[in-house]
Amino acid sequence: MKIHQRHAWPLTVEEALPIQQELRKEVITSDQLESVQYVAGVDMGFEDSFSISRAAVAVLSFPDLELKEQAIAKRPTTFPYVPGFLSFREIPAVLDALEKLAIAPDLILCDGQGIAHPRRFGIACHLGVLIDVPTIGVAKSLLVGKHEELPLERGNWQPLVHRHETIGAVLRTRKGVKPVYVSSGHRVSLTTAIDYVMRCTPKYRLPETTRWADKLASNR
DNA sequence: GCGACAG
DNA sequence: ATCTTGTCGC
Repeated sequence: MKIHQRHAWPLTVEEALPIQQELRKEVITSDQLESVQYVAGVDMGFEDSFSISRAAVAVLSFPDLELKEQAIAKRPTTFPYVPGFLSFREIPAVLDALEKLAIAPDLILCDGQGIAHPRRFGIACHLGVLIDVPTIGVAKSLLVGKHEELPLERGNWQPLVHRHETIGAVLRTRKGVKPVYVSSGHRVSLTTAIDYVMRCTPKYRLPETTRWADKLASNR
């Protein structure tokens, strides 16, 4: 798929903050997505003690979730890991991988937060806004917010609240297993996001999309 | 001022 | 995120 460069990649948090503040205004948290035929998962891996970033993308058909295409891209890591600025570290390589795809996905599930972020602009939002594709954030751990305990049965969820605002959902994708943190990335509402995450997660804790991307990102 | 802190 | 197999428990 064709990717258009929106901004140069900053090297420091001081340079990244104003970019984040500008782009966050473009995030859409209501449903603006077409019928989904292809869902993609994105994940990262690193080499040489983090000096090389490796992004992997897996495109699956929806709703049958069969692998249709995959792509990998490597590039030097140029931004440090700073909580709240993950996208500036990971997205450059992700865009390289997406550019290699012949199939343009209708929806992307990201490994990390969407608006469940201190400034409401997690990696799923940043990626979605940059390429104008619907995205959902599916994180394995909490960045900000708090929530009530939730029942152990699969499918249960509780709102994730931060500063009196619902920013996402804590979702049980497997009975008795640690939940995942779901939030809108771009052009997807929270309830729709929860629905897609459930439909992409029929068997394990994480969506099939991210599990495939995970496998590609590590299998060198 | 003191912790907490996606991957 | 990365270094890493088998093992314990439902």
